[in-house]
Amino acid sequence: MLSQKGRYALHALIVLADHDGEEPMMIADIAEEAGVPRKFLEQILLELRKRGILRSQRGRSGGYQLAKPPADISFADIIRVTDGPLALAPCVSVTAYHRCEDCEDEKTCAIRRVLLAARDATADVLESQTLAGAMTRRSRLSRKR
Amino acid sequence: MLSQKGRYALHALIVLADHDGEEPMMIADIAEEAGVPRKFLEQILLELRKRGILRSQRGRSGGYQLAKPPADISFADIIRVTDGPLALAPCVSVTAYHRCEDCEDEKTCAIRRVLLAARDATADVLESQTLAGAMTRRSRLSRKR
DNA sequence: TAAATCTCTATTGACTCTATAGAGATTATG
DNA sequence: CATAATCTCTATAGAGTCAATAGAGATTTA
Repeated sequence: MLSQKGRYALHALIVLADHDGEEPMMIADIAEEAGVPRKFLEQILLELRKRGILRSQRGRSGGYQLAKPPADISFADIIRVTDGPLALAPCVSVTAYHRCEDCEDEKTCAIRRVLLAARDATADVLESQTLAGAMTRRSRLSRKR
Repeated sequence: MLSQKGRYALHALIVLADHDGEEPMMIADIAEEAGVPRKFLEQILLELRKRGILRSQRGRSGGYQLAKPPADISFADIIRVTDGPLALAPCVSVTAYHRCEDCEDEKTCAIRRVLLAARDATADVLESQTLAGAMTRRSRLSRKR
């Protein structure tokens, strides 16, 4: 399961994708539109910025924007920031690989083979789905405002 | 990521699959072979039994056995016991479905569509991979003893 | 009856998750 | 240049979860 933080991040980024190309959007407004507690959202956006997904502008009339086109931000990118690796074990993680301490032989490990297949299947989906894709497929009626 | 409990469960069940058809195996021996702390393993096995994956025998010469043929126990079955639903959100879970409180329309939710595809991809892999499959593909050399 | 084994519940310490708070840094604007 | 608006950063708190251990209870076999 995704954490609450992960769900909030997805909602917030979809709001920001909706406003792509416009002026930077204030945290308070994003929080309002995405339905996320404001102070919690601050931390989430900060992290997303540090990981290169968002860009921010400080001071008056500041705010947040996507750092890249919506088509270049995948669900996998987002979830990795908020919830860590997609993989079910470190030994099959691409972004946070490390060997299991007690593993005798990765090549023949019965568990690893299955978890690797699971990771690949999950990553195939989440890396191919982007904010742009999410928006084009969304019905106008379901959008707020 | 799987919990430690989940990894322990997988190791223990592979040990039990190795001994399928034999006498019940004592917790202490499973713990030894699987490399799991004994008292922690007790709790894990108890849960797996309550969920119908294991069968136990009490008293002297008691122990644990698989409750079903190894080919009928999937990785998904095991992981659902130890780590909960495979899905990334309740609204796309088959085993623990519930609607998101703030969801306006599931049919058009941009996030849900993607998470549903991810769940299906993951479940396809984990439901098709069983203890039997894990064993036949394992090299003899990698087995303990 | 005794020994061996599983069963159940409680407890503990460390950690994580969610959320809030507030002081600090930066910027636009009058 | 002073002020207000905004993001930035770190700390904190409470609840919950995770990993592990402990020990008394129930059951079975011999």
